[in-house]
Amino acid sequence: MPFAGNNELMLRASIPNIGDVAKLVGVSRATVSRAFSRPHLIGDETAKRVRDAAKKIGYSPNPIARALITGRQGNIAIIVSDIINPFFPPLLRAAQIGAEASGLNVFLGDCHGDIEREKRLIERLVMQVDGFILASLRMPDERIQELALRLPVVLINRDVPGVPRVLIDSATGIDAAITHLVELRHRYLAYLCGPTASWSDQQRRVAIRRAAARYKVNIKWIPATPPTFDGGKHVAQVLQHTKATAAIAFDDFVAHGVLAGLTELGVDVPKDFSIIGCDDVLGALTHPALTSISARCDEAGRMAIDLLTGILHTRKKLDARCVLETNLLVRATTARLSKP
Amino acid sequence: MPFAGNNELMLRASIPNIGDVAKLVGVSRATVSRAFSRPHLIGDETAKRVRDAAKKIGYSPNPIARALITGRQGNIAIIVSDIINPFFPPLLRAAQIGAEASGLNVFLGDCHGDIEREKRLIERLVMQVDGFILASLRMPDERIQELALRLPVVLINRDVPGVPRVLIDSATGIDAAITHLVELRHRYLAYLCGPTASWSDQQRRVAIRRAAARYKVNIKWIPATPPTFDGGKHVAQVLQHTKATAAIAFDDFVAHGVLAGLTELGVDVPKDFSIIGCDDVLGALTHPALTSISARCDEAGRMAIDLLTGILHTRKKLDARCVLETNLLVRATTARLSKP
DNA sequence: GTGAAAGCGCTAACAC
DNA sequence: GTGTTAGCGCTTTCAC
Repeated sequence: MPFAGNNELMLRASIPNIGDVAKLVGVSRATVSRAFSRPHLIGDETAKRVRDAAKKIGYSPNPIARALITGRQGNIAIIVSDIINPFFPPLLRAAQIGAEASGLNVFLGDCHGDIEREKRLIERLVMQVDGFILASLRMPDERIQELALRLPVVLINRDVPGVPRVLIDSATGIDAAITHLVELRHRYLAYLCGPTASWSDQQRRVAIRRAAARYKVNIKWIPATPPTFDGGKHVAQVLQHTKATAAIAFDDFVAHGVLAGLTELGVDVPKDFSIIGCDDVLGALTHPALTSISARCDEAGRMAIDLLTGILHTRKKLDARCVLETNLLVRATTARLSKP
Repeated sequence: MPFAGNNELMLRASIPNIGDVAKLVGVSRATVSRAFSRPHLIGDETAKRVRDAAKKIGYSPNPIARALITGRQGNIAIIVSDIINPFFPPLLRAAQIGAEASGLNVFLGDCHGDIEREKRLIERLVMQVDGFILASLRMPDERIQELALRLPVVLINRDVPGVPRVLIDSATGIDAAITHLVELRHRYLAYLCGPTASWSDQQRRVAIRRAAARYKVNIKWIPATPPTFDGGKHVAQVLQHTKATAAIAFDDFVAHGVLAGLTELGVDVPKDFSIIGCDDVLGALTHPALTSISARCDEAGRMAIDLLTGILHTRKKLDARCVLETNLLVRATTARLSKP
């Protein structure tokens, strides 16, 4: 009976350890250890006997004790700025699949945009992990560089020199979006900006400015505050007093907000107004389906974990800067301008 | 210079340990230990000197070494069936906030609906955590009970006797939904079923059957396969050949699929057909805003972590069964039936 | 190829 | 109050 009392949980004490296996097989604890960590150092026959005995009594090496001596934890942490943002779950999934393949467990940290929380979570986890993936964090560059001195760090959507990073390049998608709108005869566009602290938003502004100059189209910059559905809805009214006939929104939520706001004001999307979102997090899951700039968030997660496991494996610093292109997914919220 | 070479990462060896602090302050290592784990056992003055010295050289107790001896890890794991489902991120956030308040770090496990993966993730984490939160997992009851014998487990949306669990009760929301539809004069309804293995879907069927009987309305059961946007879109055609004038969908994605499908077929929602979703994961973020049964996923996460920390703290088994009610959020996809 | 012994960094009895 | 001692479970020289 594994209970101390009917009310108590099973004792940890009943978990077999390396000594139990050693005794059972009649070898030393060192041999059992080697059977699990470096089996090639011992005889095949011995290895098999050890493994059999271990399975029989339900032994597996205690990762804590192992970590204490090796300094390797077999864990990594992924810290994300805001797990509610649908951008991150696919990234987390992809990263976790990669981590599992390398025998790593993953700690999760969600900061909901709070820099203090970012620092706190990292500090609490730093002793228990072999490395970090930091996705869209806002803490200062210096803090990140400091951390990267202590252990391997891979950044997502943050461009700190010297720290390996995977960046989602808005430019390619933005170019495609503006080309698309120009082909549909739009000449007056609006960009509904996100938070100025956002790396992604900065990238997009640059890309939009450049593309707009090339096509000689007019851009009106309108902040979507807050950068949410409601913020977007509010922007719809502002848009009415501009010459803009199409808008690119900071993200898909803002885009849907504008869509809803415009519809309420009697503007027909896409006949009278075209809307393009960013990140493509809602996919074709809504009606009308949103034309959006796809952000490959799962691929970002996959690349980040590959980078990190690579560093962990080679134990070499690395200054990779991986750029993922974005592309435009044309769906149902963009159309040729009807009135001239 | 903290580098072995320009290419190497900083050595772990440079991290100060309890002995360094002890030497600096001129006390024993036990005293330093007590200063951090049970400061009330030593003099205020000593405690302060230790803390100051620790801060000065950047010492903090190594959680690994601590865990090895105490058996407490300061970590928990949350395993979810499918992190892409927007139901889970708010739950994860709420749980993590609670965990942090109790000084616990959280491991994340995502299974994307694969039972083998559920087992594997749990097995890999079991030695490193003080407890588990299992959200919507599908592994057999016996496995869960076995695990619950080894360490504290809290379930979400899974009703295994003897294991503390928080259940989201569809019945209240379903009742409200059907009442709402009946008031809008609908008499022929459809339920677009989800996967039969889903606990939530089973609950909903029962609740719908009961509410339908009470109001003497007719229910047509139509499986949404797959239970996705596309599955829902496909169901739209099926619906046309039934007498149903309103549908409750397994989740918001299916609901939006039906909405899109119906719209394409020229059916006006909500004028000619009403649609209600489940889980309210898209919120009012779409247009038209979806009437949905709200699932309180964040509250489920909060309750689960409260339950778990409670057990961890008291070290007593507990057979709590917390039921969270759901409620109907009426938005823009339901309306009074126009034609008789 | 295998064993003996030392020790990773910490806490928990037990002395004083 | 504080120090001494003995491990937690494991890996890793260094012998043999």
